[in-house]
Amino acid sequence: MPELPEVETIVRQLRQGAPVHVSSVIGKRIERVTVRWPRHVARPSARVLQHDLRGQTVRALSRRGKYLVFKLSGGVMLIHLKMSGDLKLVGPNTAADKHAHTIFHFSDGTALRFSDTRKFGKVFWVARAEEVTGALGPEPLEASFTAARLGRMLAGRRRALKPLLLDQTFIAGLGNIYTDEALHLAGLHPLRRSDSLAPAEVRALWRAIRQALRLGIRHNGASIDWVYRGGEFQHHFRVYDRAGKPCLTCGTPIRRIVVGQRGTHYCPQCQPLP
DNA sequence: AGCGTCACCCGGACGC
DNA sequence: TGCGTCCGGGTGACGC
Repeated sequence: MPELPEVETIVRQLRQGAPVHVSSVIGKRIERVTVRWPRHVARPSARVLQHDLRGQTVRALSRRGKYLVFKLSGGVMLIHLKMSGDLKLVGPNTAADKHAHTIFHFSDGTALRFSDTRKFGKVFWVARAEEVTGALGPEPLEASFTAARLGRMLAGRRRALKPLLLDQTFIAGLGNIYTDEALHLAGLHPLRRSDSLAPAEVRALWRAIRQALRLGIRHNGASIDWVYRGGEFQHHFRVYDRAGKPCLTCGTPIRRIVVGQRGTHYCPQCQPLP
């Protein structure tokens, strides 16, 4: 399930041309687009996307929350990988991938494959990125996301921390893994109410969110389930997917509860509920 | 308006 | 082998 660090890793690899990729995606010209599963295109439609993207050049690639933002010569294409999506830049003679539902063929013979086992992912083709990302909350790794700002944001809401941090309009990019990891780093219970945090706890949470995300990026994201991207962060989980195993800080067995229909992992000793 | 809950979209994994 | 169930990101519907 690609979250901010996984999406950031993919963006960097596609942009820079990492070892696994032949070259950077920047500057490539789209010759045609294959859409094997039309519902992959959220808007405007698979047909229009295929028509409009023909001949366009990739000018830039960035990330906003969990969205990849491709700036093309005549508009913006955004991709959300949701749970099982992956993007791979492949050479001309690469073996077929039965889950590659949308494929961007470039004029140099390479192709960008949007592989998506569960078909939850989405492609957007719009004039301005904000049409898709407009409602997203702040980028947690940007300088403008300060502890003071987080404090004001938390104080203005009356919600349990876990569902609030997962809310993309509150902060962009956190998913289940990094939310659980951040709350453990901060020593805060997932059910703590957002407006109940002391200033020191706000600072701890702010630091923990950024630390968890940066750690994930440093390890090239986490490789779990069916999607493998070469990331190693799964070996550094403190609580996520570790129910029953000892807390790395105190040895207490990690507990798993369900909060807002999401599996939630925490240490009852390090993250007490007052 | 804010919040919680639920259904939905999917298919792989897992338990029986 | 073949069921049924679980899981999850984001959205939208609904009720409080």
